[in-house]
Amino acid sequence: MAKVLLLDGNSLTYRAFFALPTDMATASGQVTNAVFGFTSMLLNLIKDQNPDGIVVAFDRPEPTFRHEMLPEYKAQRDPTPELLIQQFELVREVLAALKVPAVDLVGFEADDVLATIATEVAEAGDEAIIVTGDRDIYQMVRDPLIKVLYNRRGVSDYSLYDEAGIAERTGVTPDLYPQYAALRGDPSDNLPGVPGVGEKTAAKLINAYGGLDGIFEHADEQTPKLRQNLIEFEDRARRNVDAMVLRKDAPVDFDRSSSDWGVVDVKEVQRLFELLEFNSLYERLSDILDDALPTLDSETAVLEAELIHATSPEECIAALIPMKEQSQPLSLGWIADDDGSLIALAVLQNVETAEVLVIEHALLEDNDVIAALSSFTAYGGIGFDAHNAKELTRGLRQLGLVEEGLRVDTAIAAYLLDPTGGRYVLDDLLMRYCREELVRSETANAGQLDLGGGGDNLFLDIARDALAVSRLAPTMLKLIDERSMTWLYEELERPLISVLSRMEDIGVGVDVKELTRMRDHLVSEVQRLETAIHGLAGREFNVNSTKQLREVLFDELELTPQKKTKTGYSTDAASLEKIRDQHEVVGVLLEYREVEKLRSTYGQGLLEVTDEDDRIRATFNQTVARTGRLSSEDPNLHNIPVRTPLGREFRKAFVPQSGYDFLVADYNQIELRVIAHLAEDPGLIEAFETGQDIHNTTAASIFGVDLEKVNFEQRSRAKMVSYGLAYGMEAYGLGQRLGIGTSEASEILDSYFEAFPAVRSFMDDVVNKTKEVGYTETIFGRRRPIPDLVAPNFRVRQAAERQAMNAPIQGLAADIFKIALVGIDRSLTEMKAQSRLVLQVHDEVILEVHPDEHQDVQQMTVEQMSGAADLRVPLEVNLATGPTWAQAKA
DNA sequence: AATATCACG
DNA sequence: ACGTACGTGATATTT
Repeated sequence: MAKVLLLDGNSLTYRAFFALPTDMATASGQVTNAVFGFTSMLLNLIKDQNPDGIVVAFDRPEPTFRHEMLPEYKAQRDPTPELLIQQFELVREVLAALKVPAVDLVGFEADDVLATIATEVAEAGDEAIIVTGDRDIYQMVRDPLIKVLYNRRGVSDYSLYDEAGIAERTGVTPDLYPQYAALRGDPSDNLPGVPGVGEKTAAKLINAYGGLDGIFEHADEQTPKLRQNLIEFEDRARRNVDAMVLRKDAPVDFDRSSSDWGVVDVKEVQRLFELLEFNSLYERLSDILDDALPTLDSETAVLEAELIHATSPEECIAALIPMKEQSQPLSLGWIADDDGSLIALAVLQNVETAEVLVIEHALLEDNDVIAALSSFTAYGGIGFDAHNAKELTRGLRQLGLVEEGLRVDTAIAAYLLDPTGGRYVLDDLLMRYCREELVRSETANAGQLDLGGGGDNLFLDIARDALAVSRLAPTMLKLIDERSMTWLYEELERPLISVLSRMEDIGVGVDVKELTRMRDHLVSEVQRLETAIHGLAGREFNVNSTKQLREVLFDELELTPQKKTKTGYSTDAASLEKIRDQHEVVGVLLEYREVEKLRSTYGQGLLEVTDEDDRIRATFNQTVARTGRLSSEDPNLHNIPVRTPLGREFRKAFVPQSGYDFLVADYNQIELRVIAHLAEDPGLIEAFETGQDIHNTTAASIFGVDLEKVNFEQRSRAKMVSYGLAYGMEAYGLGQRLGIGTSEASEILDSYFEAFPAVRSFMDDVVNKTKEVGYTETIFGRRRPIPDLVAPNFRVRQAAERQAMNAPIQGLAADIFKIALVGIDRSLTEMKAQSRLVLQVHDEVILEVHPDEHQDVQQMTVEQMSGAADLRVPLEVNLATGPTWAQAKA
């Protein structure tokens, strides 16, 4: 007796798609979670069941036109995500390669086809096992030849049902299942049953009366409520049965023997599994087959560089000169010390032989060597590719080399291709995008650089970097082009590298005396407050310890806890604020928190990172923020206090070089303007065009009052709403922040969307579009994958929806700001100005301006910023100058 | 290494 | 019934 597996291709692919994360993708970006999951299930089934034959059926509904669809049908369920649709095609390709017949018939669903084939198989005396996640198929179970292997969830959770199994699972026998399901309805199919009849009642009724006819005959024997429902919904139940009963007359015509399993199209399997990067599945398939598959070509290739260690300037130059004739940019590897000066530079000489020239620092100071290198790094030369060019650029600049020859920075390219990655390590990128691996020395693998005598390891390693860069650069460039990100890369991110590099190098001046004075003052204030807290609390404890603070506040003083964290009651500022009245210590505690934060992070922290020349040099990260923003670390100069008077003091300690002034320019409400543009909301656009205070205008619209009558409270609420909505805020959150009830907040939110209806539809559209394609996109082409939009967990999914709403807004604002930054830098160069960029904070730039250049630089800065993008609303820029960051504020 | 808190846009 | 605003980075405490 033969055994045949009958798979519902639609159902199982669906299950796989929602069970596995959509960030499972090939290097080129094809999402493969569903096709992977399906293939994995298939291989598991083959291994576990050892079938003689396999057939997979797919749905193929009658072609319908959109206008023919009934409204209720359209509303039925979410449209199939684009990411899943693409993968159905791939599933079919996999099946073709495995020589498993895929059957679909116009007008029949997959389960009709399976029902037909199962019946035929059983009639021939063979065994059919139907594999699906669709319960409709339960009706087909017949002992002993037809069983159902039901996919409960995910890709590996199955139950095998015979007739007894179905009875146990549902309470009715398979032949009665359609009537049972008709009564109960099927929520997953959006098929309503008889109200008030669930699984238990349905089974009870069916078994008591043998079917729908019996049930309706005896309807009056039921409780009044149930009787009423049965009478009212009899038609629906009977119609449901018609929909539930599977057809067994599908005109399946294929030779049963074609389902015989065991021989695959080896070449096609190789091609496809390689393309999909199914290396592990390929292995598993090979294990299952009688004749093992040949080894995949795509087994990761291992690369090793051939080190050429230059020992003299002459040798170095002799090697470099002929390379000018190369058609491709140079591939560089590099290593620098803490000051940013190059310890060594590696230059890939020969792609074929992987020979890499390594130039040590001593040789890099030779004028002739520098001259030879300049023909690659200067504009007009053949250029170079490297990893983390911002840092390399600093080293090159120290040598007097300009840095205009950069073509590919593999780190930046990787960030644009996938900004959610986090860390961009060369070896990982090489594996991901090229399926290649580098031989690495042990010291390098351990992350410990040997700067002493054993320099060869170090040199070999940067030589390997150069090799890796040479493999990656063309691949990544092609991907960037395919995804239409060439402009974003070449005109925005790449020029920005050099801008940031120079800003990092220049740093920002600090008044160390002022900073020290503030720090000392804060230290004594902290001590005073700490003593006061101990006195009021009745004992000494570590105020910085939330654990101890919790005990004092909530156990000893018995104050009212507000909310919980993972470890206990929260002591954050919002909670403390609410219990301020309950004990005198709370107010002091809040003051302590503020002062201690300023002391530790800013007073002490900033002094610790100030260089000898009284300047702070932060690192501006270009590959960290998933939205496209920049970030700042060591120190973070993006969060210097401004909101409280005491904190704002710190901005007095930021000063320009002597004789210069600061010019501070920031965008006015850029994110709200971006929303107005993207949503194309007439009301919001008009509000910005009139040039009035946007929060007043918004408040007037929301609260239905005249512009002049808007009070402070209304303005501040409008402001909260405006910003909250860019984050996907809900009524509860707004209420929390405004200190009002959720229902009142909800009314405010409703009024907002009533006044600016296009904003809501924009938000909805963004989420839907993102669900389909899997990523958000700014109008400049910056992408951010949001895989969690299809996460099984509701909470995770909701968070993803908020990210999807926010990303295009924050992302476009970031794009515009970066365009302005590059534009300002370019203009300064063209003007041959002595003024220079020193800081940027998301929507604000700070320049040191030479006294003679105020007028020109101010004008230029405004032009560059307001002209950075052409939106449906004007981009307004605020300007201010002064001798410190604090005073250069409008 | 994880958690809580808080600084900024 | 549950959870509830996006994006960062630094500090101090606790595990």
